[in-house]
Amino acid sequence: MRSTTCSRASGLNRRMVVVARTDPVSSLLEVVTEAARELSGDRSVLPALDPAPRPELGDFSSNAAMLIAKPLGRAPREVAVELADAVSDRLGESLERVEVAGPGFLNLFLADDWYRKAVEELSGDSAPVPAGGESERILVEFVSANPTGPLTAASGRHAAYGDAVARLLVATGHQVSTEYYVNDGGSQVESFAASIAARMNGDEPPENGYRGDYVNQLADRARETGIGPEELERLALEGVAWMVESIQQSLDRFGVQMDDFFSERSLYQDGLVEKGLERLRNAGHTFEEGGALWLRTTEFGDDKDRVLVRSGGEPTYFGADVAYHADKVERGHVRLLDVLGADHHGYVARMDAAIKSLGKEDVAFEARILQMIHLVEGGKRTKMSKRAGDIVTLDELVADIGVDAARFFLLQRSHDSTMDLDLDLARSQSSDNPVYYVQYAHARIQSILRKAADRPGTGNGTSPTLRTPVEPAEKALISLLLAFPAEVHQAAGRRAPHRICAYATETAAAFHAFYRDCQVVDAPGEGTEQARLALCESTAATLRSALGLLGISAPESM
RNA sequence: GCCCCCGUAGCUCAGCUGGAUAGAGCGCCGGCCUUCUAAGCCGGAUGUCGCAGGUUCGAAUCCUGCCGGGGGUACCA
Repeated sequence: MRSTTCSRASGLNRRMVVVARTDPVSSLLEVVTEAARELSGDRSVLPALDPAPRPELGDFSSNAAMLIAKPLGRAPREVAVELADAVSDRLGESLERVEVAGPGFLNLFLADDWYRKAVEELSGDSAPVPAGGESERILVEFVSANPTGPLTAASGRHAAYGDAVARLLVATGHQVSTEYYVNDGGSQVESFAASIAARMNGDEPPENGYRGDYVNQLADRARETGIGPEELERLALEGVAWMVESIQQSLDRFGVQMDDFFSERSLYQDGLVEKGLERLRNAGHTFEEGGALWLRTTEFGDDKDRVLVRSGGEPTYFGADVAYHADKVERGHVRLLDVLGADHHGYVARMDAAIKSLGKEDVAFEARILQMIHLVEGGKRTKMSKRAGDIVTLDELVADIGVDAARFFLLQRSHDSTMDLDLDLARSQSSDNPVYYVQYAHARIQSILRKAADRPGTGNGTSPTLRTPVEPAEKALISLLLAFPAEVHQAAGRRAPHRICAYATETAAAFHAFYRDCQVVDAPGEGTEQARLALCESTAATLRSALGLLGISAPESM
C-alpha cells in the first residue's frame, strides 16, 4: 500500500503558492519599536501595531507608550507624546500625523504616499519565503479513518482541516508530508469481513457488524471476483483494499493531497513493530507484568502505564501505533502532527509519553483534537455510526453542496469547537454560502481586469505621478492585503485555518466596498486607473492564495 | 473521581500569547441595478461575553473556584 502511493508524495510542496513579501507594516512596527526601545532603554520591549479600530483613530495604532510607561515610572500619555515625536521624526513624509489617544495609544495617520508605495510593493515581485522561524520537516497525519466503511462528513472535517494545515505549513516554509494511517489489522477488520460474508449468504451482518449499504456492494464485488463467503481472510484483505481505494477517490475528489497511505498490517510484515518495540526496550522505559509488556508512560505525564504487548503475545493497537510513530521519526521528521478526533484525546498523553521515551529530544509530538461535528437534518441530529450504516458520507455531502462550499463550511470554525452543520441549510442556501461571497469578489475582479485589457489604447504601464487622493475604501483594502502574510503565519502557527476563512471573507468585503466607491476602468485623475488596476490585481492574487490555502477554487467568472 | 473541549446577538459561530464604543454570517425591518457581474452594496434592531472572586493603568481574553453542555477515561481499535 505504501509503495503504490508514494509516487504522489511531495506534490503538495511543489505546487504551493507562497504568500510572503516585504512588508510595509513590519517596517512601521520596527520604527515604533526602535523609538520605544530608545526612549525606555529597554531592548526587550515588544510593542504591537494594529489596524486602528475606527477610522477617526487613524490607520494603525500602537500600545508602545503604555508598555514602557510603567518601568519608566511615568504617565503613559506623557510618554506617548514623546514617543509620538520620535516616531514622527523617523517616518517623515510617510506620516500625515500622529495622535495620542485614550489611555496612551499612539495613533498613526499615514500619508497617501505611504499607501501608494505599499501598493507598489504588493504588486512587485514577491519574496517566496517569509521571515522568521526555521523550516521543519513535519509529518501531518490525518483522517486515518478505519477502512471498514466510506468516509463520513465528519471525516470530511478532518480531511479539510489536515489538508489546510499542511498547506499553511508549506506556505510558511516547512517541509511537509501528509499521511493516512490505515488500520487494516485488528478485530474490526474481522467483523468487517464477517459482515461481507453474511451479506453474500443473504444473512444479516453479525452483532457489532457493519450494516451499511456499501457492504452489499462489497459482497457483490466479492462474488464477481470469485471469493467465497467462507474465505474470511481474503474477504478481509480484498474488502479493505477496495475500501481504501474508494477512500482515496473520495479524498481526491475532495482535493486532499495525501502523500501516503500507511498500512498498519505492513508494520508487522516489515518487522517495524518489532523494531519499534526494541527501541523502547533499549531506551529502558518498558517493564513486564502479568505476562504483558508495558510502557512506563507515567514517567512522562500519563496517568497510568500502558500495555504494548498483551500477555498473549500480540501487540496492542497502541504498541503498533508507537512503532508507526517511531518509524515516522526514523524517516527524518522532527515534528509529528496528529490530527485526531475528540474521542481520541485520551490517547494523546500516552503517545506523547511514548515519543519522549524514545529519547529523541529534537522531535516534537503534537496532537490537534478536532471536536465533533453534528449533522443536523430535518431538525434533528444524525448519528454517525459506520456500523449502523446511518451515515452521511463525504461523497454525499460533496454531491449536495460541492467541494468548495463543503470545505469552506467545514473549515470555517475553530477545530476545538463542536459544530452543527445543518444539511438542509447547507443545501437550500448553497448559493448564499460565504464561500461564494469570496469567490464572487475574485470573479468580479477578473471581470474588471478583462474589461481593462480588452479596451484599446490605454494603460501601457507608464508609471504615473499619482495625485488623486487615496480613498478610504482603498486604504482599508490595502491594509488588509498587507496583513495577509502575518495572518498566514498566525494561522499556520496556531494550526488554525479558520482564520483564513475569516480573512478571506473580510478581504472580499473590503473589495466589494472598494468596488462600490471607486471606479477602476476609466477612473478620473492622472494615473488613478493604473493604481487601482494594480490594487485589483493584488487583491485577486491574495484571494487566490487565501482560497488556495483552504483548497478552494478561485473562479474567473461566476 | 480524573482529563480534554465548549458556554459571546434569536440561530451558527469569530474574537481569547490583555487594549479604546465586543464582531461576522444567517434570520428580521427598510433602501439601492440608464456606471467595471445585485452571488453585490447601504441603513436599522437585538448582548448581565455562564456565575463569583483575583491579577492591573486596562479582562470576553490571564489565574482560582463554581454552574451548565459535550467527549474521554481497556491487555478495543
